[in-house]
Amino acid sequence: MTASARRGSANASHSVDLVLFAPRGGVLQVLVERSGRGGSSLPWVAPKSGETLALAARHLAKRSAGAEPGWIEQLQAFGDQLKHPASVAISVGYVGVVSGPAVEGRASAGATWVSVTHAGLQGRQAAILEAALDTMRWRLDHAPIAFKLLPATFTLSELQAMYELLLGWSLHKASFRRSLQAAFLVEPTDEWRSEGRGRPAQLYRFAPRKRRASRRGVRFDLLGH
Amino acid sequence: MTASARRGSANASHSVDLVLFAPRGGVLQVLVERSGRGGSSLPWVAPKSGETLALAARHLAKRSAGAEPGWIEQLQAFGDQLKHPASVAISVGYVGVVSGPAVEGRASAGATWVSVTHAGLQGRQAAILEAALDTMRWRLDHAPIAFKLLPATFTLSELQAMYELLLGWSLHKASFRRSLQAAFLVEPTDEWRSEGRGRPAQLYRFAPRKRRASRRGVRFDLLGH
DNA sequence: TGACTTTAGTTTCGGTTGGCTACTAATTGC
DNA sequence: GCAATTAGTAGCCAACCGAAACTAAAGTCA
Repeated sequence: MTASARRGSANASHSVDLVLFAPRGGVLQVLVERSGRGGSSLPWVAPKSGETLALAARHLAKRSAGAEPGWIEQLQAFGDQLKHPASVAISVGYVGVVSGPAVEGRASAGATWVSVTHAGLQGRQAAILEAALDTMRWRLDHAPIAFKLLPATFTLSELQAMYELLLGWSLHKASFRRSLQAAFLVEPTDEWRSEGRGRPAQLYRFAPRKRRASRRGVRFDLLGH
Repeated sequence: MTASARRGSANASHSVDLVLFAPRGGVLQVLVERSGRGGSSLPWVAPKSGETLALAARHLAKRSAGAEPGWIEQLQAFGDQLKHPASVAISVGYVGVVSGPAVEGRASAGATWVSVTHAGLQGRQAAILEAALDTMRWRLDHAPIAFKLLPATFTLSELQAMYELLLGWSLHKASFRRSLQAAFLVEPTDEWRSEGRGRPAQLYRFAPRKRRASRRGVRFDLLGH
């Protein structure tokens, strides 16, 4: 099966382009496909007629990474930068995260995990990657992305490290735990894990409890020009 | 010129659909086009080949509302709900706001301003309207949307009323002004306006000054499952 | 054994934020 | 003058948040 056949009709009107992030080796990596002459491209597909965008993106994730994404969400439609691997008018960007055994080793045929800072994308797909990073970091406050990247039970240090890896900056330990406790997001198990040297860490599980939605005021401080 | 000719090729692959909000008569209204049998639809267009999405959306806004939008932004691509006035596979949603003389009276031919709660949209366009409201309210913290809907000078009560209208709930006066002051977003003019009864209000102008971007921690309280 | 290192987890302090009540100020209407 | 109305401010208090300093439990090594 050729790549173009796998991707659907060659002259499709639009594509679904996927930015898939994974924590690998302590850094955030993104899945790219190596094309000729050292270039890279994001995995993309031309959806079959009748196939929804969301479903096409999930199938693409499964096929290119070998695992179901723990979280996936649409970004936007991109059409203002003309340069794209497919000759389509617009590309619908998706961003997702994946972890687990399937992404630990080398990626499957044609696909490679690379650092987000060295993806080597061009044109429209470079814009999609940038938007994906922004959106994923925004959504960290609103969707349990970090939790979906961890096993069912985890230590709070592991959780914090995951947030720091995704955000790209470090967090304060005491504040992190205090906020976590106040939000009733996790509950402790009675297990502890000893990881070489240092005091053993208690294991927690993700167990969010209902909270009242409070209507905040306006955050002018975020209105950066 | 017929509607379909104005909109481009009849069998286009995608459309640009616009949700345009305006403050009218103290409530938030949205611009719809009356179609047959009492139904409504959002203004939409099939972009010409080579025309960027953003430009197509701006042209559509100008044509349907008669004024440049003070703010406009892309939402997403919508393709999962099949029902749409045009037989296109996907529709790229845009949201914008507009105010001023052009929107004070009745809208131009075929278009009507209606309350957002009684838009009467169906299928895909109902989903676009819902996303537009959400996104516009989210962006209030990050883009000077409310300011773009006011004249160059305005009272702080007018500004607060605009935020309340857009948000759909009321804010606390003292907190509102305190946040505003802390953010260095406005500066007072030496003019005052007497509006019938009550103490005259000082006029302000939008004059944002640079602020340092602080790296916040994680807001777990927003992670509402 | 006992000091040192390493990692986990808590406590305390102080500054900032933000909602609330209550106040003062200036104008119109009667 | 006095009530009503709108603008604008002051002070209190609870929540939040970053930093530093602390305790706790393990391993390492002389």
